[in-house]
Amino acid sequence: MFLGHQASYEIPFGRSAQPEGITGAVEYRTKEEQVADHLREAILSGHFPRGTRLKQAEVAKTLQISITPVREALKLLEAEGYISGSSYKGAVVAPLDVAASVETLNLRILLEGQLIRHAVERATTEDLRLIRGFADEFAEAVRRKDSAEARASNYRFHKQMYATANLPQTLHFVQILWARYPFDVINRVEGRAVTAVEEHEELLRAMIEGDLAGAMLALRRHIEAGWATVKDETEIGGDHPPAVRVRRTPRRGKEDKRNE
Amino acid sequence: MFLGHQASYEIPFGRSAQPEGITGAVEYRTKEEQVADHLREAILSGHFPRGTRLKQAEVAKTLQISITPVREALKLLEAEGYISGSSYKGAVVAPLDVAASVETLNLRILLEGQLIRHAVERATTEDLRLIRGFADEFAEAVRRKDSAEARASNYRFHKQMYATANLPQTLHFVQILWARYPFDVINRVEGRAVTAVEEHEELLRAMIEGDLAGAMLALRRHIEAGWATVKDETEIGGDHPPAVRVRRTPRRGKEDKRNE
DNA sequence: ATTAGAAATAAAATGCATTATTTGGCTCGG
DNA sequence: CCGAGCCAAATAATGCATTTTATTTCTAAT
Repeated sequence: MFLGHQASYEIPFGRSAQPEGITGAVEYRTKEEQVADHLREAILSGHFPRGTRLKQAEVAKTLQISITPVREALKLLEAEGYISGSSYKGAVVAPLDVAASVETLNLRILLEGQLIRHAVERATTEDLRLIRGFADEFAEAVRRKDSAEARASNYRFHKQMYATANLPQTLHFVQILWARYPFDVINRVEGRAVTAVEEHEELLRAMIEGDLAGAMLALRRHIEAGWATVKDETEIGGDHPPAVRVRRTPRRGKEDKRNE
Repeated sequence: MFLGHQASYEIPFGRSAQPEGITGAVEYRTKEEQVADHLREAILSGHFPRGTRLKQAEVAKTLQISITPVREALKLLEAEGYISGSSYKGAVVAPLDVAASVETLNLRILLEGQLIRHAVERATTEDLRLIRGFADEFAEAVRRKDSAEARASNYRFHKQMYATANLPQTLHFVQILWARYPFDVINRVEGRAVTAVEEHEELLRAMIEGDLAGAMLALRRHIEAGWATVKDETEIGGDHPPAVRVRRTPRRGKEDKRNE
C-alpha cells in the first residue's frame, strides 16, 4: 500500500545491466540520481501528497537500496524545494503555504518575464518549430483528456521556450519555483487545461511575430490565470494580501536554532 | 558568524567538547553544517582559490571527522553554487565564467531591486537602526583597513537590509547569486571599499527618507560599480555584450587547438 | 482521582568504518 | 607512434553504531 498504483513505481529502476545498444535509454549515473528522479516524479504526480513524511529507511527499503543514496537525494530535493526538513526530524513533502506561494508567483512573473524577453530576441525558426510541436502535443493531449501526457507536454513546451533564452541560472531558479508552485491544485481543475491551450497559442503567436510586449503580456496572463484558479480552489480571500494563512510549519530548513 | 578571517582556519572549529554552559556560542547542530560553514568561509575568503580541487578525504582529515558529513556538505555547497562537481570526479571551487557572471549580475539587480522595494516599504525605525549600525561597522573597518572585518560587516549590512523585506525565497536566491559572484576579484582592488562606504550611505539615506526610486537607483549604482571593477580587473572587453571569450583555462598555455 | 513533571523507551536521523565502482593515467605490445 | 589493458586514487554505496527527538509511562502533588 505504499508504492505501486502505477506500474512504473513497482520496478522503480531496474538492474544496472541494460542492453547498452539503446543509448537514449534512461540510464542513471548514480543511485542518488535514481532516487531523486523517482521521488520527484512521485511527488509531482501526487503519489506523495503534500505533508507526507518521507522516512529514509522506508524509501530505501522500497527501492531496495541502502539509505545513504536516499539521504543525499532528500538533501537535493530539499535544495530544490520539493521537500522541507530540519535536523533529526526528517523531511516532509512541502505543504502549501499561501504566503510563500504569493512570493513564488511574483518571482515567476519576474524571472519568466526575463526568459521570454531573451527568448523572443534570440529565437530561430528551428526553435519556434520545436516549440510549436510541443504546443500541438499539449493541445492534442488535452483534447484526449490524457492528463499525464498533457502535464509532460506542457512542461516540455515551457522548458523549450525558456531554453532558447540561454540564461541557465535564471532557468534553474524558475524550475525551483515550479517545484514550489501549487500545480497539483491547478491540475485538479477541469476546464483549466483548455484555457491553457489558448494561452499557449497566444504566447507562441506573439513570439513568432517578435512582439515582445505582447509575449510578456501573454505570459503574465497565463501565470495569473493559473493563480486565479488556485485562489478559487483554496478559498483564499479576494485580491487583498493574504492575511489569512496556513503556515503550519516553520519553513526554515537550515537554520532554526534550538533555543529561540 | 559567517565571514570570519584567516586565523580561524588553522583551528577550524574547536572540538565537540565545549563548556555547554554558554548556550549562545556557535554551537552547531550537525557536523554537516560545521563543514559547510567552514568551507563556505574558506572559499569566500579566498583560502581556497577558484579551481581548487576539494577532496573528501582531505577535508575530513583536516577537520578530524569522517567523510560522510563532508560528502553531504559538498553536495549542499554544490546546490548553493560554491562548487561544481561531477560524479566520481570530485568537486572544484567554481571557476570564473564571464557569461555566467553577466547573468548573475542582471539577476542580482532584478532580485535585490525587489528586496529593496519591499524593505523601503516595511522598514521600521528599529530596522533602520540595526542597518545603520552595520553600515558604521563597515565604514570603521574600512578605515582601519581590516579587510576581513569589512567583509563581514558588509555582508551583515546587506543581509539585515534585505531581511526586512520579508521575502525569504527571494533572499535565498540572492544568497546563491552572491556565492556565484566574483567578490574575490572585487575585494582585491584597493580603493573599492572606500567607494562602497559612500554607496552604502547613499542607499541608507534613501531608505530612511522612504525614497523608493532613490534607493533602487543607489542599489543599481552600487552593484554596477562593483561590476565595473570586475571588468577592469579581468580585462573583459568594453560595454558591448560579452558575447565572446575570456574563458581561459589555465591548463594549457598558448597552444591552439584545431577543433573543439 | 486527575494532571503536571520527569524518566524511560521507541523511532528515526546523523555519523563512522569499510567495501565496491568508477575514472584517468601509465605501461606494454603492436 | 598509437591503442588496449592494467593499476592507483578518488568517489559512491553498504551496514552498523551513535545521537537526537518524540512519545509513553510512572510518580507525586493538588
